[in-house]
Amino acid sequence: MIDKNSPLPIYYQIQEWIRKKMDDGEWEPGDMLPSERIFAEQFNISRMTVRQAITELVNEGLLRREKGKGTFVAEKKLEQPLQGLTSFTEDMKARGFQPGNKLYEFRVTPPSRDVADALNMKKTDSVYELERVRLADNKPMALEMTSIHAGVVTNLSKDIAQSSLYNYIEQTLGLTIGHASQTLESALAGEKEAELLQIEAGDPILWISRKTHLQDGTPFEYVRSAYRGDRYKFSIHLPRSTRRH
Amino acid sequence: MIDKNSPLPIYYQIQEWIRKKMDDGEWEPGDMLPSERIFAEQFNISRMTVRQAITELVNEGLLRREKGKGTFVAEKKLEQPLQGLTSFTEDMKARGFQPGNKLYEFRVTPPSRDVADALNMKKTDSVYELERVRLADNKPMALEMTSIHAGVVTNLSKDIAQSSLYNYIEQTLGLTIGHASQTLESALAGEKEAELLQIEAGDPILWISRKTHLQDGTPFEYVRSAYRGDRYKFSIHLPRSTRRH
DNA sequence: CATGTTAATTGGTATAGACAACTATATATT
DNA sequence: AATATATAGTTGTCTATACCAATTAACATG
Repeated sequence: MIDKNSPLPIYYQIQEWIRKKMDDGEWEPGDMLPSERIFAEQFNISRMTVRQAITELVNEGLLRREKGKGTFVAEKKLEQPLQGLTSFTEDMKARGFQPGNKLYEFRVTPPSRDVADALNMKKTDSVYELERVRLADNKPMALEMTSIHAGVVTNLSKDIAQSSLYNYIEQTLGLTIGHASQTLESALAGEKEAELLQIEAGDPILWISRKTHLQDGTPFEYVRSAYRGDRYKFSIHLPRSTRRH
Repeated sequence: MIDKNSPLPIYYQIQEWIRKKMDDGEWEPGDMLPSERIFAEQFNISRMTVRQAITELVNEGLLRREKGKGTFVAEKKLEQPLQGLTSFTEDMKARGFQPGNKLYEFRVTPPSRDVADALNMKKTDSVYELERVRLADNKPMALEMTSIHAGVVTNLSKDIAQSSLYNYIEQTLGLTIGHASQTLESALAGEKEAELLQIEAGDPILWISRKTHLQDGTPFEYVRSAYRGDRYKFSIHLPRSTRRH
């Protein structure tokens, strides 16, 4: 069950084991887990290692600890957890839609004022830009404009940019992706959006922009998306606050 | 500096000490912290305790670890961090607005279908309901409808509901607040919203609903807000993903 | 000068144990 | 019957130590 000689850390193996119990429905929300000591004894590992595994799951909101009582399976989160970065494809699958993609523009160009600002670059630098319509069950869901810092993400091809950008950055370029920040706002569709999304000008649009950084803080991607207001809800889960007031 | 006999845990004292260094600007983004071993030696505590302190700050996104290199102060987050629960008041202050509040309805009533669903209650139970216009610099920013489970949050007064609900729940009732989930969507203002927000029907509105739970998962609060699309942007920070794909 | 090697330093993982603080239950005591 | 009191079980905090893996800089070698 647990392989001490595996290259995978023991605490990670424990995490997966616990996750599986929950995914399989063997452990249900409200159930109490075996105590940490029993865990440690059963797997013949240290209690601190058990704690490390459990602590991460608590931070993700999957488990809940109560001093003096025990550790419990948390109530199920509603809709999409959507903490952490999720791609449009994953997002749509989680919502039960068939994701699709219609690229109508791919170019290398100097950045516009907004993009240069967001990606912290000079006007003489270059960005890769993609424009596409995102589909859900073959009907337009969003219009998406992506700008990628060409000085950071080098030798990018159209195919890779479309399908596996993050993989390329981490696996091929050996960079590590860090945090992202998103802003959402409500607006009305203009002529361009209306046409591409097959709605009427004046219909509601949810604008989502995302800026993604490397681990060292360098911004490398800026995405502006216009989602159809009648088809899309954005969900977010806020874990209990650990901050002081 | 660190008091081993304090009722506050040592790891917490270390956290505060580090936070202060950053707040004071003594440590700036990109700076490297003393190594964990040096920390431990300096404060005469165990390295594992230092790690506990640092790990939480890393999870909050304030620090960044790199194996073999060190631990660094993370780049500053942009705009509102807004992870964790933030009140309208705090939100507006952070944006440089003067927050205001015009309550025009406070009642105890059986829940509507939607509210009963959201708060997981019977139609014969009771909820406290508040309706108010939220102001920023004395101009309407949002319309807010709050429903509070009267069986969980007992003996609520109009004043408390308006000003310090969360404090009341935790301090007076002795309950612990847990996670919340929010959804955002774009829509057009109807007659009612238009009038109260001093905009035109058909103008863009950002609908935000929040459901807040106790630590044991019981939902106790359901809030639906209509924000003026021309005045409000919602920002969110996504820490690096710890999830598998 | 370029290249490979070594050593030192860093965070990552794991151990075995200790005591504190909190909770629930059983057991006396009044 | 109600109320203390012990006690066993839980998570929370902390120690001291060990070895692993990644990075960096100094050094030796070609």
